[in-house]
Amino acid sequence: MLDLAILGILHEAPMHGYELRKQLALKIGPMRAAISYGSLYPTLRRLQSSGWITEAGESSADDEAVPPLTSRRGRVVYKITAEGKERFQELLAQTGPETYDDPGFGVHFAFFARTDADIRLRILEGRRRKVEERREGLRDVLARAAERVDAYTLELQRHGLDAAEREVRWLEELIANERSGRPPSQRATDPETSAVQPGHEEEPPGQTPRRM
Amino acid sequence: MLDLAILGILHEAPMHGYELRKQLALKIGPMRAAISYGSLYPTLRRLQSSGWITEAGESSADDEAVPPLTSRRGRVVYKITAEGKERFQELLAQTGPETYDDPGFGVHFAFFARTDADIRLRILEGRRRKVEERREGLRDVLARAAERVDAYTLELQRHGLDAAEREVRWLEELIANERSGRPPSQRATDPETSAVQPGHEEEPPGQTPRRM
DNA sequence: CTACGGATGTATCGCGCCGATACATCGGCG
DNA sequence: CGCCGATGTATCGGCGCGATACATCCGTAG
Repeated sequence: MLDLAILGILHEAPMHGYELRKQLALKIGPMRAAISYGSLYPTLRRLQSSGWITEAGESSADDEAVPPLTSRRGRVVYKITAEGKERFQELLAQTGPETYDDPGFGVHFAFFARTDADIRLRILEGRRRKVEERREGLRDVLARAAERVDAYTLELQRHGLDAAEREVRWLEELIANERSGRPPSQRATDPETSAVQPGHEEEPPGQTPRRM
Repeated sequence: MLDLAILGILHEAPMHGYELRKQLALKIGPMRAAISYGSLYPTLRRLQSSGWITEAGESSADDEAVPPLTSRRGRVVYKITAEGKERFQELLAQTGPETYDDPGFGVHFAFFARTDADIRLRILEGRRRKVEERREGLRDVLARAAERVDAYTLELQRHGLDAAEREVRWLEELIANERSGRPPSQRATDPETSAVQPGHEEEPPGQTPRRM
């Protein structure tokens, strides 16, 4: 999972660890908290020993011969290899585990711009299936347990159900967009510029206008 | 984190591992996927060796003397100890780490019925602070990066922001309810389900009815 | 002018939790 | 009668986290 994210970032530009982490936070930040160095550096080493990435020494060739007084540790710039790019495509196509709170989905989605259309669709539908299952589970629990559990637990389940329903709707929208072969949303952050391509058939119910 | 959840469930009734896991899924399911046995059993052992729980042998006293042919492994029923109850209260009061995707919050919330009012408030406000920080971060990114990243990444960030805004509003509501000293939600998703009797200790009735 | 703190930068250690896997029993249904 | 799914306990490898350590650079407050 981290492998995919790192290869994806390095696919855009060579980078050293610290910068890599910041880019990672921007890319997958919406789904996962920033990854820790305790994962990053070991993973980088693993990727390197697998041959997916290499060190692209950043030395400006003037003081590298001096392993100086305090064991100087210059920044280490990594770049992706050809095998790494293959590996990246391979990882892109793999669906994560069957659990609901799979952070892998967010990472996959973040790299959709570099993913084939059919794979995009497969990932989105897989995710939808999972969230739907979860939604159904929560509905059952809520319907059956309304009398047996305390009000706080109930409220938590209600909130979870709401989030699940909302995500399913979001996914439906994205899937519909994918099927009609156009990039995701000319949607606007400011409400008045929302020119969302009128004159398209189907989608009578949808069109959740992204407002609060 | 699992410690808290397990102690909380066992606080209600003695139970064996398999059943425990199912109850756990009902309780904290809305926030986390079902926990795995690879966590559950080692944790149970740890809790036991710490003295928070004990084995309450389930044998109906008729065939326990026969360690029979195939090394029979009867179900092991655990129950919470007095020290375990103290530990539970101690864990309840602790705020989790400062990261956004802290699953600890959900677990804490699930046991709010057994949590002191001031602690409830502290947990809710802590959570709100975290989600607000995340929300601000995403707003900045979205405002600044609208031109620089691809449409998919943008969409992901938008969805994350939406979820964060929604959770903040949810938390505001809960906090307001807490402050006015009444249990969460006499809310009616369906009008007829309003007879939710929490039936728990304390909580003097202020009962100024309020809808969400 | 200096020292102080904050950003940049690399790295390790312990451990919580996950997913896969193994193995055993029991009840029901074809 | 035999198969299968639910019940039930358990281990193993490994990923990722949080804490921690340490070193450099730079702006600025004293």
